[in-house]
Amino acid sequence: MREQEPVNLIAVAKAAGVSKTTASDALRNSGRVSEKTREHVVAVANRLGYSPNPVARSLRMASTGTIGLHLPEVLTRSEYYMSFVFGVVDQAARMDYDVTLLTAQHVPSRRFHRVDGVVLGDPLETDTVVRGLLDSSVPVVTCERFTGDAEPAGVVLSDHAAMLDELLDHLHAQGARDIALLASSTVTDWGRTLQRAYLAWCERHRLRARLREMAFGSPTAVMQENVRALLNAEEAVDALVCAPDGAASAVLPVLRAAGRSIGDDLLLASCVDSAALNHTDPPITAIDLRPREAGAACARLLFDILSGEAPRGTVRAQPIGLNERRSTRRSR
Amino acid sequence: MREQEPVNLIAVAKAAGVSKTTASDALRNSGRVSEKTREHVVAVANRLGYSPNPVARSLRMASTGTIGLHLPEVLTRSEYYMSFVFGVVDQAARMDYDVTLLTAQHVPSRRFHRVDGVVLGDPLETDTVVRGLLDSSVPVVTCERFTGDAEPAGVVLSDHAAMLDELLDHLHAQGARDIALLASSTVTDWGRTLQRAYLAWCERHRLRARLREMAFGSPTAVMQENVRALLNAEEAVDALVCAPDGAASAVLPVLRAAGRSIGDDLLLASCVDSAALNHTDPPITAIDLRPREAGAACARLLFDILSGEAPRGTVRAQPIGLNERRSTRRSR
DNA sequence: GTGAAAGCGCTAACAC
DNA sequence: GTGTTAGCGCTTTCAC
Repeated sequence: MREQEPVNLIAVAKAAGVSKTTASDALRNSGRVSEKTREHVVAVANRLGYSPNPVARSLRMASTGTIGLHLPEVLTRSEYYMSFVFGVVDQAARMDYDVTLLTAQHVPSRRFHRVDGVVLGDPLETDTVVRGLLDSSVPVVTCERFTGDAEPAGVVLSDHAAMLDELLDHLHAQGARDIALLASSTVTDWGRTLQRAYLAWCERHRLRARLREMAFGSPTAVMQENVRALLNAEEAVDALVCAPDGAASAVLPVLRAAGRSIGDDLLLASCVDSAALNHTDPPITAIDLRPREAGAACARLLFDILSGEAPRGTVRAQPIGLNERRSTRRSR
Repeated sequence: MREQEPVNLIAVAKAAGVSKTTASDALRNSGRVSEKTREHVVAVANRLGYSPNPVARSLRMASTGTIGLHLPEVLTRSEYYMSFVFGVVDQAARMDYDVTLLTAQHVPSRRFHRVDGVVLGDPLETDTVVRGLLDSSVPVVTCERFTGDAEPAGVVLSDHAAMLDELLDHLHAQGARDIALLASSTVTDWGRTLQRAYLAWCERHRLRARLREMAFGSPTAVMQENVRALLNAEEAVDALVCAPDGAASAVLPVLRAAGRSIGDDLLLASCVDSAALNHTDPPITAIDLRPREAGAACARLLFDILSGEAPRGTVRAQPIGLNERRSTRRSR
């Protein structure tokens, strides 16, 4: 049985009767070779089933053509992150880049990745992978601020405080006077910002704050238990804002069981929109974080930093929206 | 201003007063160098801030340490695929592999990726990326069969026909006699299998089949319109099985508007489970596709093929389950 | 318009 | 126990 000869550039060059250089230039359309030889080389390459080795190319060009993406481990099934991922991937594809998912290293030896830069979605202060990446030499862009003491090369920010104010104002205008917040923990910049904005808003309006904090990525059972406890302790609550992704729809059964009528004697809103909130009964008002756009913005900023178009330390704003639905429209 | 000297292996070796080889062996703990020199080299490397170049290593070792993952473009925000992705990523991390997301090439030139193998989730016959990958030389593992005429190196399969039978039997046992299927298109093996199993089941039970097919990844508005039309045309329908991910919860408002009471005069079930189905009113019965396990199984099979432990052409079964909820439990 | 040679940073075979 | 050498497959000077 014959040894399988690898089809690399040399094999193509040899078979086409040209040099490595010419073969390379022909296959890459460098505009250096004559049209005739180019066609010939391409034909030979096809016949041999040649495919270029991207790793060798990467080594030579000192660029991997790949960026890394890291997300919090705990929240792997939210629609928000899925959209965010595809926002990054889509933008990267436009720049002819691949995207590699970076997770916790189960194998401690593997600390270096084949990436030109990294996007961090909601970097947790407590995440060791985040720390390692920020301490490494590759440029890092974060979506939301890193609450620790490292400086990423770029940051994409949304004004969550302003948007929460808008939501609270809306609830207030609908007559709500006892607005509770089912909060996300302060390990993310987002969770922290929401808590602060809520407390500040309550103080400005001289309304009592009713805040219950939950760990990032808490299971639905925990969310439900928190709301149950909240309703027991605070009977006067007439509006509930849920920060964690998925919490608003998860607590619906609890609210119903407590005899509350959504949009009627209890207004309900979510800080993270998702398709499901459109189809609950009633549909639930939510802040639209536009994750796909946010992901794309992060990738764009990273490429701008890699190409030198944007300086290190650049911070860019990313708009978000509010989707008002029936859950906060008082029916009477 | 001084040129920034790159800190590569040579720099470390020079600074430590040893050869490239010794430096390499010391840093990789090959057990070749004396403990004393190893410590010395490591110390020097740390001082210099050395980090190994994974691309060079990949080239030398003829392995990228990365596998590719491709999913249907149209369905980028489903919980199913998100879990699937993390199943793959998690398993890959255990093997010290990275995972790169492969999407449609916006840039046509980029056809070759830095991966040792590829996992294809629900390969669409019409997807050009799928075709390209299957025609390439890298080993491919698919989740569900590819309905075209290419042979992947490995396949992970679940018995969707048997599970749908179980679901239909369950509905039948609850008294349903006019069961409609909101079907997914036949571009995926999964969608095709469900349609066939449904039609066969209806025929076996001498019940009339009421099947409405929708394109893969149809927006919720289309799902809703289909169900509206279905209810108008077929008043006798007393059970509805929704194949597309997200359809069951999306059509809830339509069913309510039509005056149907779920679990009472209309049983409702989904072929794809998700967290949201637990929180609807009533909770909706669904087939649990165990996407995370499926993703992990695909990655495992790919690694077994790459390492030669599994032969090309291996097909592995992946169990799925049925989560019965109130939407199919007749209350009276 | 084309070719020869250098070298990206690393690991493995073969000395000594 | 350590050094020397030869590549992995490619792109890029530089020469003709």
